[in-house]
Amino acid sequence: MTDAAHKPDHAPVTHFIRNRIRDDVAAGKNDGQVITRFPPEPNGYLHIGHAKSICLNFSMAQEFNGQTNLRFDDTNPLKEEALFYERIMDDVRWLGFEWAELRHASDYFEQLYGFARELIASDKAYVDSLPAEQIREYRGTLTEPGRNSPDRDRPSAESLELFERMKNGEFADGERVLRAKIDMRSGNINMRDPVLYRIRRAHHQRTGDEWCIYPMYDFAHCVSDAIEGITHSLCTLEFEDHRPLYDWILDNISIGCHPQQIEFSRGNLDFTVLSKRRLRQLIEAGHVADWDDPRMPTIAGIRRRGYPPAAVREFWESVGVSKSESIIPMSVLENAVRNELNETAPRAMAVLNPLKIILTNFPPDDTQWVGAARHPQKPEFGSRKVPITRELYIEQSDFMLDAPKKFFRLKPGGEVRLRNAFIIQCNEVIEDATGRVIELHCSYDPDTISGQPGAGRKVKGTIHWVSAEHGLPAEVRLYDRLFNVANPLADKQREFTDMLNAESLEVLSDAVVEPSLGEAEPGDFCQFERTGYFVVDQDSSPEKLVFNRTVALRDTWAKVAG
RNA sequence: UGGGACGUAGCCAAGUGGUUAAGGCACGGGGUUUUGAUCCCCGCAUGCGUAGGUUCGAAUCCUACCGUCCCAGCCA
Repeated sequence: MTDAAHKPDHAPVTHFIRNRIRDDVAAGKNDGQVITRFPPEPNGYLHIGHAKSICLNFSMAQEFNGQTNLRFDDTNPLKEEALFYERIMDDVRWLGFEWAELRHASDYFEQLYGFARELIASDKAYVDSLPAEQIREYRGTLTEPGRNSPDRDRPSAESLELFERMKNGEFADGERVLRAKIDMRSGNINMRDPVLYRIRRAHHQRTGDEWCIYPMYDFAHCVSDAIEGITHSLCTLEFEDHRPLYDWILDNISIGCHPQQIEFSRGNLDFTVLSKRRLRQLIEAGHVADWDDPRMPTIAGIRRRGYPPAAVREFWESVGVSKSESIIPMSVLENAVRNELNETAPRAMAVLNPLKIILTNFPPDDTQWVGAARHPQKPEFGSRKVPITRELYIEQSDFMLDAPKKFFRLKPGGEVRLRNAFIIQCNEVIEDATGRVIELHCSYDPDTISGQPGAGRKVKGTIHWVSAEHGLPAEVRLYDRLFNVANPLADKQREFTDMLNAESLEVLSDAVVEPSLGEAEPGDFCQFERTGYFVVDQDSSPEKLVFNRTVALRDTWAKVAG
């Protein structure tokens, strides 16, 4: 075939970061090397927004034969927990990426301390005795310049000694701070003598009680990048104001490397929230079960929901990277999930809300096994045999007493094809005392099954079914959007939790699935034909099957029918 | 007159002075189909926040204005 056959159906997406890196490589900058890093703080689970950064950092390095480090930004022991390191590594691997080196900002505490001393020695930093509240006052406001701290002109020898005493634990938490000496009148507040080190007697997850002073992000991050020889330090827009400080620090210490910080906009999704703090709130208030609740936009959540990692990667790639703030419709993500699953999910039949039908002309104790392809367009998926018997279940929504003209499914007197089997006709409707339809009596046409002369006969509709005798009971969990409004944070007057969708989880306990699913194990996925994509939940067992709906199939009929 | 950024279709987004402004999602129409799925065709901005200006020629350059976002943690 020609090359054209292998090209994606859309033009290759380019973006300013890809272009920038391509130009740097072409110009021989950094010897043509590309080294990136993904720098999470171990203070919570990663979410779909972090996945954008992960995909960007790893794919940029991959594309240019470079490498990516995973670096934990663990400079604040008060907020970080040991368990998150493992979870984060797990999530990154699940997304399909492997880091070149595993690092921690805490690996560099000793070096960071040395560079801080260097700044002090060259009179570029000083130890300040002002209490936190005073520092805030001296900082000024957005529109008024700040004022110099009385300690600003402290001789560097004295600051050096004070800094060492800070490190040795001679001061209480908050009593002293190390500050860069830059410009208290700067329009950029980050440049108004930012704090570089603070005293914190907290047990660090990795360094224990070795240190009682910890570097701030602004100091630790750029230096860590430089130590690792990062070439392109990709981060989100809110750090744009920090770039002058990033550059200032690296320009004022003797480190032979100056990575380029490049900012891009976060990727937001509608009908959810993406912030560790708010996600934590949802858990603590009991609105969701945990970080890995399938409704959560966490990596752990979407993983349990059944979103394939390839779909997440494709999603972010297709969305692109830019500097404009955006909210992407959840449907775009779901579409990427469907695209992927359509290719990879074997098909099966399952009835979510059963309605019993009896094939009155089918022998009472007989079982016929019909062949069914596991994928309609991919013979390599193979096939399985599905048992069909006199009593079957079909979907309640596939029958209507007073059907509109365009309803192609089963109705009194109407015909419909049973998927993978024959055509049936509805002869009699059985209702209970309240008028509810509880059973259908139908007749089948044995001549219309695949292989028989009448197989080609066309009827308007095809519905799925499961043998009442052979079907397996299952619990099916349907998930819907977490919030009722596209942007739960838009209304500043209301708490975002007021806008939760009370029906985000629906548990169907009477579902019945075809027997070939009996062996399914947690993580196995398939398409329930005509219904959606499903994954076996971790709560599932051979005794009690549990499926999560990953995403429903596109449903044009639902749109027409309202 | 605090600083930094961003405004291209309903939602993303390419494009950085030169024929008819990529692509995806959404939407509308048609075809195939034993999933109302998938797949395939077709349509979808005389317009690039607004107003001026420069130029033979502007989404791209200049000026002014409007709108949105971020920053006053010893958080990251």
